[in-house]
Amino acid sequence: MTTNATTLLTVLGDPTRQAILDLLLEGPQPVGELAALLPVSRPAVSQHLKVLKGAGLVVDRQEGTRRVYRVDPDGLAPLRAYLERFWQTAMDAFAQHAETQHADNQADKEKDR
Amino acid sequence: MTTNATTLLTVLGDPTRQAILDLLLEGPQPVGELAALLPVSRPAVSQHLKVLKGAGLVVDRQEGTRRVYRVDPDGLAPLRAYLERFWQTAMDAFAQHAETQHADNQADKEKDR
DNA sequence: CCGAATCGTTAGTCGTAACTTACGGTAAGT
DNA sequence: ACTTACCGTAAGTTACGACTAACGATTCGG
Repeated sequence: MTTNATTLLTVLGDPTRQAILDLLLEGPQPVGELAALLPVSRPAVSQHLKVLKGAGLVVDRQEGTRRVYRVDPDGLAPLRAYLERFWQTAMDAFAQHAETQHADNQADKEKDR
Repeated sequence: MTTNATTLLTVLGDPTRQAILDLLLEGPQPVGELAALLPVSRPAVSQHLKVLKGAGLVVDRQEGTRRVYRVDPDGLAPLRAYLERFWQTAMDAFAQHAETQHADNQADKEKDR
């Protein structure tokens, strides 16, 4: 599922989910392994993984009796695009502001004569 | 103040703060103006602006009796860097995984003979 | 100097979601 | 078939933060 940047940010807002993603960054891992490395119970990890999966940030594959999760790099694409666009327009606004400031200073200098 | 990506994500996790940033993207605005465009009260906006300011995402300047806020583009730098690095390592892991899969398939083919 | 306008802060309420416990379900081993 | 291992889900509790209301501070204008 492809998700927009707003919901992606809300999903990534939780520290536990951030920790889960950071752990999965070092390689695919089953649920129990993740829970053992985290200060929360295993069902909690399952619920977080469900949210992450719903946001398209992770994918899972059945492996015997275990469920192995891994990060989906493409899931971050909308957020990256949003941040780039945001940063771009913010920079433009700042440049325009600096220009206006500069023009004002010029005007002040003119007035000082 | 320069903030790490983790706290930046937690700060950006709130929808109201996202809306505030989106409004500030169209130009610097005072608190009252923002509150008028949002479905929350003015103090709520003030508190969110305090958080955003603490994270280095916005800066404010006193203008008479009003306080004008604007986005600080550099505040997003740590998050952008984090996402790039995250995406990079996730891609590498995926590539390595695909390679291993390929090797396994090769091995299977060898075994089939 | 007094009133109006704008804002930050505090105290307190309330809703939400993160968490735990308990349960059921599936797959593999003996 | 029984047991063990691993996991998802449902129900219930709790903690946290987002919000409002009330107050105090600051600045400008008349």
